[in-house]
This record gives sequence, structure tokens and C-alpha cells, in this order.
Amino acid sequence: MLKKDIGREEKEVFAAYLARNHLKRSEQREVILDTFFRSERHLSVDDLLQLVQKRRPDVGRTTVYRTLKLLQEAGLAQELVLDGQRRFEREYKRQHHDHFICKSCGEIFEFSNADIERIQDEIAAEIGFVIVGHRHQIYGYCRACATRPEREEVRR
Amino acid sequence: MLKKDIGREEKEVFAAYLARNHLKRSEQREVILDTFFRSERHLSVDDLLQLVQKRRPDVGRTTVYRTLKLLQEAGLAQELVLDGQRRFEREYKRQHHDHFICKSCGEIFEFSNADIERIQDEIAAEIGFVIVGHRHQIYGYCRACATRPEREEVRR
DNA sequence: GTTCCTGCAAATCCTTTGCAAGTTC
DNA sequence: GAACTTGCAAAGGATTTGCAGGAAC
Repeated sequence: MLKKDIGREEKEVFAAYLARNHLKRSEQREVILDTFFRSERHLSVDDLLQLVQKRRPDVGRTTVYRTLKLLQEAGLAQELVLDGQRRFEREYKRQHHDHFICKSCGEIFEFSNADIERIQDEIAAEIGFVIVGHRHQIYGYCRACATRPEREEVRR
Repeated sequence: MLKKDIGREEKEVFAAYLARNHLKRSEQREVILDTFFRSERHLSVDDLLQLVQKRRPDVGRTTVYRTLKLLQEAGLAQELVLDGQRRFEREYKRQHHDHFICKSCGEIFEFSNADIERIQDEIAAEIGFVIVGHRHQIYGYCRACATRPEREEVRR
């Protein structure tokens, strides 16, 4: 995939979302989208703001908040709360997954497992619960941090 | 178990925690503890404050925050974030469990499943991750709400 | 008497909202 | 030109902190 094509499909989805809701495109929204889609990480609002401001220092925090809300409504971004921190990740056409979070370095690893999902469904069926979604987060220490216990905690 | 014995063991644990840390007992802490232990629910700070104030209207919100923090440090309470709401539940000698949350009525159902835990351990082992804990929340609609779809949402 | 606790008010942090000026359509 | 967007500053909501007076040890 060409570098310039990163998030192309998502940008089309966003454009369609804007049109459908009588909203307008703007320079700021372009930069925020592009920055968000290029990032493979799980970004906090602040992470994203900082990345965006490297490219356009005049983009305001408010606009980042507002654009993230639009991205969620358009089905392009998903909010997570990992270890008490609010973060956002790409959602469009991504398979559902959950997260391991390293309490030492903050690294996030994704996982998904069909057996777990099946068991969830079975338990839900027993109590007549209709599942809409779930969040499954596993906390601990990643291989690197677990084998270097003396290391200073990097971030939380 | 006698009514007055509710949380007796936990009160002893708390007393020991206070002693160990050169802290003091107080009327307010007693009332907060007792109220918390008598509740079988998943309480928000506000829920707890209101219950406490029914018994002692002069207990301040600040003290509830501070006491909840002590309870967590003493291993007696655990914080949860369910559907964006911060809540607390008893932790002492309770088997680990996770939660179903009804998005309509707010009801919380607990569950635990050894197979899911085992699979988690297996996935963790594969990536060399050392698990310390996890949170697994399933959102949807409980039987009552799912079968009464026309019903007004009660609370979120 | 010393140390800790409490409630209030103020401060903080994160997020949202009101608004006047600037953009997009 | 009408409608939408932006950034700032102000407002909100939740939680924490500073402090003077009160309680526990």
C-alpha cells in the first residue's frame, strides 16, 4: 500500500459521513484524520493533539475533541479506557479484539480468541442476556518488563 | 450470620490496616465502612455518599473519597469502571468475577468462568506476558429489558 | 500534647459549551 | 449569503488538596 493511501478508504467513509449529515470538510479535520489513521497506536487525546500540532501548531484541543467525536459517530474510531486512561483506536473494518496492557511500560498488545467469545455467548444465553459488546482487558507485565524487573517504570 | 456481624471480618482487617499505618479510627470511617459492607451493590461514590448521609448527614463527600481510597489500599474494596461510570465493590475474600452490564436498566450481573481464565493464561504465556489482573465487561440488555424493548431507559 | 481526621472552599484535571470571527458550500 | 467550523475563554463535572478546627491516641 502506498504511503499516501493510508486511510484512503476511511477518508472516503468520513467524507460520506460529513455529506450525509450536512457537515463540511476542513483543513483541521483532514490533518486530524490523517494523523490518526497513520498512527498504529492507541492514542490519548493528548497524544493525538501533540502529533497533530507537529504538523499544524494552530489546531486547537477543542477541535481534536470534536473531531474524535465525529470519528466515533462515523464508526471510524473507538474509545477505550485502559488502566484508567481514555484512548482511541481505529475501528473501521478492524476485527474485534481486546487488550493486554503492560503496567510498567504502558505497551498495549491486542488479542482475540473465538473460544472466549463463544463461552461469553453461552453464559449470556443462560441468563437471557443479549450481548451488544464487551471489553476485556488484561493487566500485567510484558515480556520485556517482566524480565527486567529492576527497570524504572516508564509511564502509566 | 447475624445482622450485626456483617463485615465483621472486614472491619478487623481495616482496623489492622489502620494500626499498621499509624492511622486512627473515627465515627465517619465506621459509618462508611458499615454502609459499604452492608450494600450488596456496585456503588458509585455518590450512591455511597447518599447511603451514608441517611445515617449521618454531616459526613462529607471528601471523607467518602478518602475512605474509599483507604479501603482499596487495605484490599477491601475494588474500583470498577462500568459503562464509563466509576463504581466500587467489596473485594475481600470474594472470588474473582467479571460483569455483565445492562445498558437499559443499569443492572449488573456477575460471572466467572474458569475456561476463560485458562485461555487468557495460555494467550499470555504465548507472548510472555505476566498477568496481574484483568477486567472483562460485557454490555447489552438483561432478560427483563430485552423482552420489554418499548420500555423507557431507566438509567445509564 | 502530638498526630491524625474532617469538612469546607479552592484548586486541578479533563471535557464540553458559548460565542465572535473565519471557512466552506 | 447561509450554514458550518474554529479557537478561545468560560463553564462543567469529578476528584484532590490546603487548611483551620476537632477528635483520637
